[in-house]
Amino acid sequence: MGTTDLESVPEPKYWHLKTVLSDALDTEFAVGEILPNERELAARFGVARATLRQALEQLELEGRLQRRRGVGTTVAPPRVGVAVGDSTHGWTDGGADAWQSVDSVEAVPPAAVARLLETDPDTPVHRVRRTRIGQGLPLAAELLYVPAESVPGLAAIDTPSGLARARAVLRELRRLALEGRERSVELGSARADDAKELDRLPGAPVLVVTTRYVAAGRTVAVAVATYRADTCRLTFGDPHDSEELLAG
Amino acid sequence: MGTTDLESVPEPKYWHLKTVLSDALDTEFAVGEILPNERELAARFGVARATLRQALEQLELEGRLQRRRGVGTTVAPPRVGVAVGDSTHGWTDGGADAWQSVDSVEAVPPAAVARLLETDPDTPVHRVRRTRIGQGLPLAAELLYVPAESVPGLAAIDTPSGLARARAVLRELRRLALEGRERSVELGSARADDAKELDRLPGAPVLVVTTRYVAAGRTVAVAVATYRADTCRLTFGDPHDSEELLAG
DNA sequence: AAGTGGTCTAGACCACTGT
DNA sequence: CAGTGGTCTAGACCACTTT
Repeated sequence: MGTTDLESVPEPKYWHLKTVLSDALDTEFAVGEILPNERELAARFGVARATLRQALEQLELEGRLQRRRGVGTTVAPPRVGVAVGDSTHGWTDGGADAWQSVDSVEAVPPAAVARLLETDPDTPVHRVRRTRIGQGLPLAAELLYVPAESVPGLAAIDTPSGLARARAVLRELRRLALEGRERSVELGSARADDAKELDRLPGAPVLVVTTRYVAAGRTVAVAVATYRADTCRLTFGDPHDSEELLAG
Repeated sequence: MGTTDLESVPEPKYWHLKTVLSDALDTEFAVGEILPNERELAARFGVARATLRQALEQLELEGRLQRRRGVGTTVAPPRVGVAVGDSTHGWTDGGADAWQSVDSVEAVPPAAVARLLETDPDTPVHRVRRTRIGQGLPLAAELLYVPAESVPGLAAIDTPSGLARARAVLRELRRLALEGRERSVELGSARADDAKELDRLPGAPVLVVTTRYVAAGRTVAVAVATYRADTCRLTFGDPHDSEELLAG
């Protein structure tokens, strides 16, 4: 006796560190408070900075921390509940849902999108860029792909691109009677352009919501929205109890 | 003239590396194929192993690669589409949906769950553990929290815990007429127990789906399901076109 | 035993933010 | 400008799987 083999399953240091920090965040820090810098924290816990960073990365992934280069690491507020599945409003822009059009161009969609649209992979379609704002911060960046056949009314409009064009595309879309939509959510990492829109570094983890809009038995549009995974909690179904009400 | 300042926005090495590897995966490798090991890849690209690993981590996060200690790095198959929003079946166990009960105990729920259940934070509730299998691999691990008031019929059953108890709880739940449910999806990292169930290391990225089941105006149960973020694409809405049909 | 990915170190320099 | 987090290196050892 005397020798305890409790160490038979040695927990990685960064994992243990994460637990310790997580508890400290609950008890000793307030939302928005700035933590000591990484070099000092590493010294305090007696680990290399890289190991400390591994723990911080996990906590940031879980939405507990927010790190900004040149500024510091702060305690993050609870994640924002963002309604995604609300079927009452479809293409609304501005207003309560806070989608904001940015611009529109004609572009060849990614192969995966072309497959959903059932269009030729090399044929350009309308591509509308939108941003979603909530609580003052950018939540999501979206690219909406619309084949020309879906919005025949556009042929009469001469704005070639830009914000006016984006609004024109959405206006035409709203005329369609939607039969339904189909959504999927997966993990991704922010492309350079989305990252800029979301005020994050490229590669930041995002929740990619792909929506297929169906009208008259056809896929009339496909939206690919990337939500900041660190700050967003996507909510589906009856939104009667979600945080959206508070933001009103 | 002569000096080009194209380097004014120097891309990080690991980011560029990720792009190169991603293209190589598309063109030079087949699903399931084993990549050269990390030390060799690093040498081949002239970077430190840590930098190479940063690129691999991103690709794994995006579901392009699968890494297993002691084995190697393989090219991952496309993500599995997993239906989550299907409201036709609720508590089904086994069968087409492939939920499989593991066991059940009485336990105090996490604070966040207690808040949803509107129960006292210190009062234990039934906790059923289930696993979801698809294409031969574990997709999700779930903890279903059920207050005793929701399943009064259980008082007459004497199995204290285990698989039999889990099935008994589900049987009682199926008697309830569900009014609706409310779901949210967010990014998390696998706790040690879930990680084991999912055949991943602790801290692996997961999609956490929290479901609140409502019957007779009350929250009768809360499920917290953690899906492997690397292999799963969660689908919502009409599942008529999802991959589930192929798996039948 | 050999080979793989996972963890950890100690240090360096860079990019960005504030003052 | 000083201070922050972000990137990168070269090396070591560990845990795990397969042979």
